[in-house]
Amino acid sequence: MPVGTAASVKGVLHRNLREDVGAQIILANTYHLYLRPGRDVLENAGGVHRFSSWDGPVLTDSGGFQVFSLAGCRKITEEGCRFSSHIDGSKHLFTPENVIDTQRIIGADIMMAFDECPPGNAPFDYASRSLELTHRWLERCFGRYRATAPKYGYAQSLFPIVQGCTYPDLRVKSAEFVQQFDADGYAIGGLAVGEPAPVMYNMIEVVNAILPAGRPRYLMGVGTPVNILEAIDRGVDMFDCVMPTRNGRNGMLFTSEGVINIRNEKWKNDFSPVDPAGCCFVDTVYTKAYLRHLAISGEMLAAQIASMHNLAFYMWLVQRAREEIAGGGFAAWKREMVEKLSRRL
RNA sequence: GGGAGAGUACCAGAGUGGCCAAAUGGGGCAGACUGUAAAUCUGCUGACGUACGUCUUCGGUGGUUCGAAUCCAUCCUCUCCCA
Repeated sequence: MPVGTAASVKGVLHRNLREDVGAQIILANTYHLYLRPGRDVLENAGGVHRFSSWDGPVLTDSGGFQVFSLAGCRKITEEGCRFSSHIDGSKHLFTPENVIDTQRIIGADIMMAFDECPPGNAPFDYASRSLELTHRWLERCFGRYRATAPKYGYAQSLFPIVQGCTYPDLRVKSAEFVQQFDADGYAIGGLAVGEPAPVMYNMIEVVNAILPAGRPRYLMGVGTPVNILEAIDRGVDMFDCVMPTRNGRNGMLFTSEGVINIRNEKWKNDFSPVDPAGCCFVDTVYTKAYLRHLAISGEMLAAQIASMHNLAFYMWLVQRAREEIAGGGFAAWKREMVEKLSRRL
């Protein structure tokens, strides 16, 4: 997902993030043209393409998750991670140091530490050793981070990532460890990677009881609208996820009334708006029946509309969450929304 | 008028005596997708039954055979070539 969203109202403003944090944070490698048509220009910075016209914060991932999803054609060592390109077989090496260098070049406002993301069912022994490695890598990331300067005249933050799989004591250990770096924000990684949702929620609670409430807490790679509301309820401020765009491309719509598989025949003659909440112009310009027709016909426009809708819906959801938090009605609103959002239409 | 060929499930299209309820693709129906190797992947798709299974299908009809989508006869329809 291109857009991350700072959701909570509690103290997420800090020196590197603009006042409108809580609006949008864009990952550098994705489709922000969906959001800001006409504003993006691709330029080459130090051999790396960078979007220069986006005026919101840019967040880049380190490649830690790629390493995780590459399992099979990669080798993790103390030095870093060697892997082969699935495209041409060429060999590459990610290290905590070169990953920081790359993110500097891209010009990310928020850079992520290089970590190992073990699977959700990792045994304790492996999880523990992995965590130690991630912590050693984190020290190296900050070493390089402090030894280098921002490249484009504005500050670049580096967020550590709390790991520890599904083991509360490892999570506690990690959450305590990362604070020594006095970072601008902290990420929670290694969740929604196969473990049951209640376990994920529990880990968030464990970690957020330790991470400073005055700095953004970023839950990486999560998730469904319900996941996000549950995480906000547990003190998470920022998210990013492929779900609204990938699932959108594959015909799944998240709406204020529930989840829709737009390819289902039941929408064939449904000429109602995509989402009555109307979070985005596509919701009211297009009907479910038309969107279904486009999806069934394999038209690219279906993927575009669905992605736009889902992104707008996610933005709408966290916008509403902020309002409810500010107004003191979050708990009740969340209960109601979780019920709705769990619905399959 | 003469000659050649073809008709198979929703569509296209394999199959040319038993291993065929019938390959494959499309379409249809559903599901999956969580720090993007993903405009992707998976399942089902004649009827009835959870299932072992049973029944009805390969243009129509009638034959040959223990057995036919496959062989024969005939009818119908379509395509192409020559006049």
